[in-house]
Amino acid sequence: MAKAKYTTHLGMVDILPDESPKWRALENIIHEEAANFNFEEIRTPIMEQTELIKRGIGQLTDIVTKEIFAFTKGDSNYVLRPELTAPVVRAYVQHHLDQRGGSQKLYYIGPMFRAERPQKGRQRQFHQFGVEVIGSENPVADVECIAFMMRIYQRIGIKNFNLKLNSVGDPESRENYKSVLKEYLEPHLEKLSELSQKRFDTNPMRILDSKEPEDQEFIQSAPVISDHLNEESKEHFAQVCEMLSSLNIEYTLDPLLVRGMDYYTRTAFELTSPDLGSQDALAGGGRYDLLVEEIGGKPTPAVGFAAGMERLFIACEELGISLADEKKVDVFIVSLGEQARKWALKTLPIFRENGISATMDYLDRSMRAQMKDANRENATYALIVGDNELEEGKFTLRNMKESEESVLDLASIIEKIN
RNA sequence: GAGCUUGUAGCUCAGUUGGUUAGAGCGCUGGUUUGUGGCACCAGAGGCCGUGGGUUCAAUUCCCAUCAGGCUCCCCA
Repeated sequence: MAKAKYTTHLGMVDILPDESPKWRALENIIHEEAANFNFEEIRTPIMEQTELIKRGIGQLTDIVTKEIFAFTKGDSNYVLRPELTAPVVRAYVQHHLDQRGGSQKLYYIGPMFRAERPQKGRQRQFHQFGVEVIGSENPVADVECIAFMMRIYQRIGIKNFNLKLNSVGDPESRENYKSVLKEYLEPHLEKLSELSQKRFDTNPMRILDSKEPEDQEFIQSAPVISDHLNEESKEHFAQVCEMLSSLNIEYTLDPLLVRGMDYYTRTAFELTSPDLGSQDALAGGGRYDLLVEEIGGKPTPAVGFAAGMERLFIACEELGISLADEKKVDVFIVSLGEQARKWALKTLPIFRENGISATMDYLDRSMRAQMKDANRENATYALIVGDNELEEGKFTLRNMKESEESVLDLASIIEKIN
C-alpha cells in the first residue's frame, strides 16, 4: 500500500470499524439513561455564529481567545462549536422552548472543536455528551444533573474518581468576594505569575485555578468564596450538598474550583480521574443563571454539565473495561460455483427478513478462504452450498463453535437459527 | 505559544560501532486438505528505513534542516 497522500488534520482522528462498537455502546447507554431520567435529546448544528460563542463563553476565556476554529464566508462569521451550552441556550431562546412549559431537560451527544495542541486526552475534534436543565433554579436540578452524570460512570463501571464541588456564587456574592480577593492579592501582585497578574483585572477568581508554582502560597491562604456567599447562595449550595449526600453521592468541597467559562454561577463541579494522566477531567459543569439573558432570552436559571467521551474511553482502557460486544453474524453463506452464488445472493434477504443477520463472500474465493472468512467474521453458522445442495434443496449448516453439521432445507434452517 | 521526544512492512517493534540482496512477531494471500474455519506446517505478497540537503569511496545508521506524530506546560472534556 502506498503512503497515504491525504491524512486527517492534526488532532482529528478517525473512528475505525474496530473502535466504533464501543462508541455505539456508550451512546446507547447515554440514550437509555437519558430516557430513564426523562431528558430529551437536542441536536444543534456543528457551526454557530462566532458572536454567540464569544458572548456565551466569555471574550477573555482561553477557549475564545485561542482555541476556536473560526472563519468568515460572505457576511457571516462561522465557528466550529467548542462546547454546547451556549448553542443549546441559543436554541432554547430561538425556538421559545420555555413555551413548552416547565423546565427543559435536554441532553446531547456530539463532536466539539478546539484548536489546542493535542496530547493524551485532548484532541482538536473530540466528543462530549452532556445535559442542560433550563428554567429551574431549584437545587434538585443541580443534583439531578450530577446524578445523571454519575449514573453513566456507574453503569460503565468507572468508580475511581473524585467529584469536586464548589459554589462560585451569584453576581452579588461574586462581586463581594472579588473585591475581598483583590484586596487580599493586591499587596502581592508583583510576586504573582504573569498570567495571574493579567487575570487580576479580567477575572481574579481564575487566579485560584492557577497551577503556577509562584502563585501557590498566595492561593493556599486566600480567602475562600464560601465565606462570602450571601444567604441565598449559601442556602442553595447547602441544599445541593445535602441532597447529594441523601443520594449517597460522594463529593469533596474544593474552594479553589473555578471553571473556565465565564457563565458559571453558584454550583460548579468537576469529575476527575487518576486514570487519565495529565488531562484528568472526565466531566465538568455547573449552574449558569445569567447565560440565557446574556444571549437575549428572558432571565432564566439553568444548570448542566459536559463529559468527554474520549477521556471516558481512556479510563475504561486503564481499568480494563470493555464496552463493546464481540462482532458477530448469524449466518455466513459459503457458496461454491456460480449457481450457488446466485442462490446465496437471493437467500440473504430471506434470512434478513427473518431477523437473522447474514452475509456471503464477495470475492469468489475458495471454500477454504470462505470458511476462514466465516471464522474471522465470527459467524455462528456457516451455510455451505454447492451443486449437490442445490439439486437436493437441502443445505449443510455448520455450527462454527460446536463444529457440528446438519443437512436441512431452508425452512428448517431458519427455524433452527431462530 | 513553549519544552522534551519519536519517525524502519498493515500493526507492534528489532537492527546496522557507516559496508553486498533490511529483519522478527502478529496480520494479510495461497497451499498442505482441487467441498470445510479455529491449531500446526510450508510458501508468498508487502519497505525509496518520514522528506530534503550535507559529510563520506559508501548513509537506513553521523550532522543540519524540514514535515508529521506523541508526551508535557498553559488550559480544558
